[in-house]
Amino acid sequence: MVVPAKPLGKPSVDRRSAEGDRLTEAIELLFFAYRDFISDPDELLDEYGFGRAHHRVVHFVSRNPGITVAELLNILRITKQSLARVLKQLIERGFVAQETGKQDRRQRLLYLTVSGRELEERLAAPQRARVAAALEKAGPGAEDSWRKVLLGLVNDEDRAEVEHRIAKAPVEQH
Amino acid sequence: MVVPAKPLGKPSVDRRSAEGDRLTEAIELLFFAYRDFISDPDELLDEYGFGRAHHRVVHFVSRNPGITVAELLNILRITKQSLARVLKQLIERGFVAQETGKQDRRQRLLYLTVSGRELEERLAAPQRARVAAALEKAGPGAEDSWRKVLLGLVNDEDRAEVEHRIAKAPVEQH
DNA sequence: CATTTTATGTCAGCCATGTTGACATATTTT
DNA sequence: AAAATATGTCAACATGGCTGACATAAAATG
Repeated sequence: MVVPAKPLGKPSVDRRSAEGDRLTEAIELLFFAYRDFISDPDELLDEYGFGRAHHRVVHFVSRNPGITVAELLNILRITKQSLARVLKQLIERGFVAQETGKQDRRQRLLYLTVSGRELEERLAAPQRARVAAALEKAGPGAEDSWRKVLLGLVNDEDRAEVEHRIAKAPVEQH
Repeated sequence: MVVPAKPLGKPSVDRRSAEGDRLTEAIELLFFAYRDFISDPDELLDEYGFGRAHHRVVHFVSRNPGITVAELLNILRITKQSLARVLKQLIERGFVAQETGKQDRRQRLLYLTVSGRELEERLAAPQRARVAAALEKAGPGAEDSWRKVLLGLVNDEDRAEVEHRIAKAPVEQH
């Protein structure tokens, strides 16, 4: 019985190879990590009657004070209507404030109020602690690898923009 | 004016420190990476009229042929009803097959059919390619760090189980 | 200055997928 | 024989995606 020779060259991305299996495992790990990573804020959001969508808005407004609605839409990749729904609630309940743009008065610049900043802090704290613990356990160099890999997962077209948003992204290797 | 001395000791996880900011960035990167990582299969799922919930079921049944409904519920952390809905569709449309357990005839063991394996392969291929590219770009050692950090993000109570599911998890350091 | 484009808001309605709680059936365990 | 377990199912509800249409104000353009 003739066993076909395994072709040489670039390692395959096929799961029938050991290489592919390792990738499948790496993918599966991302599922489990994300599942638990998200669980911390979820409980807290419940207390406020908010959901993950609110969390995302609060996070990005916190990170980009004065962000416009259009920019937020581009980050979240959801529709105007989906954003409007949660944004309206956050504004009504006093977590987010709007200001008319100075140069362009059509724009609504978004900011967190004091309550908004407090909410953001409460949401972020457990996630920061979780990530800090995971990075420390993974040893030195893990943070840099982590950043590089995550940045590499982003769509090519969007990478420059994401790098810009993330101030301290690792230097790209050529 | 007296500026309070910064307390020494463990690096803070507070974002007002540089340490906290780096963590916030690392967290934000996870959002962007996950956003794009999920986008590949989403398009394909649309063609089948399926959603992400179907994808998860197909993935875990593929990785664990003969898995029981109870095990699947424990992995996905959703309710019986939520699972039943998508599982029913996958079975009706011939992507998943059920078998009565041999030892325990109450159990329904789940398997992918030939079509199911084909669907799984089509869904997984772009994600494997994306992860492979990201890991390669991040350089040697990135894969091990990646696994360690992700595993570290998992809830303490669940880590052993996840390690067991992921065959080649990195060795824990003491 | 008149027109067009842009940024935003809003309405109505649909769909996927999460939730709860109750209950039924078959099978295994005690 | 009774209790516990694995699964399936029903009704009902909430969140947060989506589409498409339309309105307003302000800016940009010819």
